[in-house]
Amino acid sequence: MVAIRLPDGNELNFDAPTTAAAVAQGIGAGLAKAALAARIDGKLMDLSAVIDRDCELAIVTAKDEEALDLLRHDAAHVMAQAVQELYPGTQVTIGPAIENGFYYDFARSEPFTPDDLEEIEKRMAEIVDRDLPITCEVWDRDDLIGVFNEKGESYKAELIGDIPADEPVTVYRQGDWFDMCRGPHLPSTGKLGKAFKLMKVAGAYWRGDSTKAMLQRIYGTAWADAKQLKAHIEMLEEAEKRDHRRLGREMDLFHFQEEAPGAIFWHDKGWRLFRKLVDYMRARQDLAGYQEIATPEIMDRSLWEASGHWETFREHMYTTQTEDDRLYVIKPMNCPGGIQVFKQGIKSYRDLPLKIAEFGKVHRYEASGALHGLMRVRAFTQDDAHIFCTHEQLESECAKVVRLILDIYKDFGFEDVRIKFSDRPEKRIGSDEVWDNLESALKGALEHLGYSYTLNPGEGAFYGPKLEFVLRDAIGRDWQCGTLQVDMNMPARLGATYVGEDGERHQPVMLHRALFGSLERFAGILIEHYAGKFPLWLAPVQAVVATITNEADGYARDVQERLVAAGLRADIDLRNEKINYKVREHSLAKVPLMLVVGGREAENATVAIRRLGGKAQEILELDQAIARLRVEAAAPESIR
RNA sequence: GCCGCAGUAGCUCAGUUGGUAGAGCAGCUGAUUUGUAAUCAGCAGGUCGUGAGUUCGAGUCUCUCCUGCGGCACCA
Repeated sequence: MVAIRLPDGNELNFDAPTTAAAVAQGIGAGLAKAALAARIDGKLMDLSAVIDRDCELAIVTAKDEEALDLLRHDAAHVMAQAVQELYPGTQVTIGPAIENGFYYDFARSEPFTPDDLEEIEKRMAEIVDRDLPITCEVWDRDDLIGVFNEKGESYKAELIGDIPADEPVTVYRQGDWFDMCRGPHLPSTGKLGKAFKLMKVAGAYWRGDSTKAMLQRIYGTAWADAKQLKAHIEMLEEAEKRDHRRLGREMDLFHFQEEAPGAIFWHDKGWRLFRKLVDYMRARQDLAGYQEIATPEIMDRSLWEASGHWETFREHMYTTQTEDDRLYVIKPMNCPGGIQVFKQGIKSYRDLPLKIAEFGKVHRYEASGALHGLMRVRAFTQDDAHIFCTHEQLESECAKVVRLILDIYKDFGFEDVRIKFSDRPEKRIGSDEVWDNLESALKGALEHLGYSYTLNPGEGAFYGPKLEFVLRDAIGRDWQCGTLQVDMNMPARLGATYVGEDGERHQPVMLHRALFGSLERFAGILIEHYAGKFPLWLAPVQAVVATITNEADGYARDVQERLVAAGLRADIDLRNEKINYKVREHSLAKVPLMLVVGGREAENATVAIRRLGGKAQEILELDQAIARLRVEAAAPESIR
């Protein structure tokens, strides 16, 4: 007797074990046709899975969110089958569903070309048309290893070894093609549909290990229907238009050139944005009780040996040798400098917590392949700070930083910030007790504030756990921005102490934190986030005064002067061009405000305001306009 | 760093089987004085990323290096 409860509360009873497929059939032919998988006691299973005990069952159809993952995983299998049909001798390795799609890693000596992708896509469609049933088989692991070895599938054979001994090894078969896979899968290849597209080929290391073989990864996107696929492709096209590298050129914000790979040439307009970000952060930090310092760009190698960075990151450091044979390090981080400031004079427990900030430009010789526009560079500016405090103050100081970061992101419209918590790594220093303390302080800060986070086990720094605050770019790539790290190491290595209540010297806990993280990266994210259409307070050029004929030139100059005097960043366009031309040009340049002046405005001391993206104009008296724009252009409330 | 792809005028791109570089926009000059997303005409602009090789001849073929792009690895 098997009792199956359905989501609507009904209970079905069976005398003998059954399958989800049979249950669906029993409920109705329509459901049986639409059924893709089953959720049995919360676990996603094949439709054909045998049900031999009481359970809760939900039939999964294309309408369910989770169906998409199944479908994408199937797409990966179908692609692998297509590839092996077309290119015999190609080995399959792993191929999971991922956000928006799937990939599969192949081992093949010939590279896949864009033409190959088209062929593979066609063959995938054929396999869908064949509507091959997808069936699951449980295998003996040694038998399966034998089969894979015989087929020359050494990667697959290697994978089997990693499956825990008590877990069954399952194989999914579609036609005469099969793959070792945990499943679940759709009932047949026909259910996949054709709303998929192969996107790109890329290299990927076997098992994500750079010492192992380089495989070829084919990425695809897959959706429930053609409409979703089209929407996704359109989203990517839109995202490309707001790529910060493209907007950086189009809006004359910055450039790169060969002589300085990974280093930015900021142009006037881009630098205005950068300066605005610094101004903003400085104001926030002033309000939050931080000091601000500046430390040397280059310091003797010995300091970096003492801090431990020399040993760990030597190959990523820029150095410079002087005539006197001293080797200096161009700073890759600010903490050793910050600690030198802390160490001046004797610090008392009464001085703690001491918050020392620095807008520090650092240089790191990053791997060439890592460079990416403003997001990953070799020279960047951190809005860095080091908070020296006692163990007792640790959690509340962490909480203050977390609150500050999220509050700051809100001023830029980022509400959906992901927080990652990285705990103790294998290779670490310090006792487990200290780690317990540090981790619980960090976690406690998050939990008391009610923020959710994801865990990155073992990803902490060797000296302490860390939080990372992750923002997304226009095409869904994640970039780490803010960070908060707890450090018991550096103060000890560099000899930072304070005198406690007991008159003894103690070692402070040191928090490393950056809120924007890298100003360059944050600027890049903002460019994409706003698609170049910055809010008024951030816009490099806030307004352009444009004339209709040169009869209004004199008045236009007055208007611009008044705007500038009111603190607005205003340009003027006196060129002998039609107003249509000027409107178009400044609109494309994404200037938020155009103040159009012609004979009428000059005569009446008014301006015609046109807002970016708007059609209508608004005629205002000049005084009134300036008063209003001044208010509109004000920085966020938080720093007023 | 690794795998793959790319580099032609400031930008976007064209350039047939190797025969000695072209367009649009931008720029400059002139005309036009214009009312909310491109006024017209003319001019100028490139040792085709770098270095080598093959060839009678290379933007086109081969190799080196540089830079970029897409991933992977890395990210104190």
